[in-house]
Amino acid sequence: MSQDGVDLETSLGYLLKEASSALRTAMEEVLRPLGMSVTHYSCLELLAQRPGLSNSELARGAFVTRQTMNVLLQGLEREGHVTRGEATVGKVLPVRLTARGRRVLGKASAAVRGVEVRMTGGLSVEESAEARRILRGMIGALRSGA
Amino acid sequence: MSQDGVDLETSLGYLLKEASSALRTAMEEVLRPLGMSVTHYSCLELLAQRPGLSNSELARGAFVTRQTMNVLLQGLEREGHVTRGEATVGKVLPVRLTARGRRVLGKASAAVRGVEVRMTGGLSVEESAEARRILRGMIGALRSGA
DNA sequence: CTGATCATGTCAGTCTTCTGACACGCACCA
DNA sequence: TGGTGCGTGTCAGAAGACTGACATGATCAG
Repeated sequence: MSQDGVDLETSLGYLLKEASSALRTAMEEVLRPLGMSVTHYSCLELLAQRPGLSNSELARGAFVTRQTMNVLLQGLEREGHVTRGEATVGKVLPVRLTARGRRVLGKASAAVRGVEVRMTGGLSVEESAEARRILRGMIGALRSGA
Repeated sequence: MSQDGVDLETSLGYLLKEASSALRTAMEEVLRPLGMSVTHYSCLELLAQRPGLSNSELARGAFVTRQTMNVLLQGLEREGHVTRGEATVGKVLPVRLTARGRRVLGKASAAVRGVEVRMTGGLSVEESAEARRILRGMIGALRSGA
C-alpha cells in the first residue's frame, strides 16, 4: 500500500496541508469577530510592512491571483481602508493604508499574533529556527522544479 | 513596526502558508495533465488508504466541508471512479474506489510522490523526523485552543 | 419509553477565487 | 526606428468552496 503511494500518516506534504488548514481555521476564528477575513488581513498586513506595494505585488505576497487581489482592493478602497495613488511608472498603482485601515489592522494584527504565539508556544528557540530553515528549504526545492 | 505586528520575514505562520501554497501549485502542475485537481486526488488517495470512508469522514480528511465533498463525490461517481454502497448503520454511506478509480489514482499518486520527493529531497532522515514532530506539535497547539 | 442531543447526507443560494481575454506601458534588441 | 517580449491593471464568465437549512437515524439521560 505505502510502497508506491503516499502514506498519509507519514507524509510531510499531508502534514503541511493539515498544519496550514489548522492555522487558517484558527485565524478565521479570531478575525471573524473583527469582521475581517484572512485574505483581507493578509493584504492589510502586507501594506503595513511594505507601503506602496502594487496590486500584482500584493497578490504574490498573499498567494492569490492579481485578479482576486484586485476585487479585494476595490472592496477595501470602498470601505476606506486603503488608497490607490497615481501611477508613477507604467500602469503600476501604489497602494497605501489609510488611518482607518491602520486602525482596524491594529486589532487584527494583535489577534493573529496571539494565534501564532499559541502555535509556536511549545517550541524552543532552536526548534523555531530549525523549522524556519526546513520550511525555506522545502519552498526553494518546490519552486526550483517549476 | 515589527514589535507588535507579525514580521513576514520571520513569521512561521507566513512561512507555513508559503510552503503550503508552493506545494499546492506544484501538485496542480503535475495533476493537470492527468485531468485531476488536488481535491480530486486527495479524495481518491484517502479512499485507497482507508476504504469505506463516509462522505463526512472524507471531508475531514481533505479539509473541506461535507457539502463540498458531497458534490465532489457525485462527480466521481458519475465518472465511475467511486461507488457508494448501502447504509449499514444510520445514514452513513461507505464509499469505495472502482477498478477505474484505482487506475487513474495510480498515475496521480506516482506524480504526487515525485513532488513530495522533490520537496523533501534535501532533508536528512533526522530533519524529516524533526519536521514531522514540530508540525504535529503546531497542529495540536492550534486545535487545543479552539 | 420518551425527549434531547448529535452526526450524517443532501438541497439551495451565495461568496470567493480562478481562468480567459484585452489594452496599455516599459525595456530590450536588431 | 520599429518590433518583440514581458509585466501590469482590469473586465467578464466559470468553477470551486462555503454557509444555511432540513429531514433522518443513532445515542444517551431521565
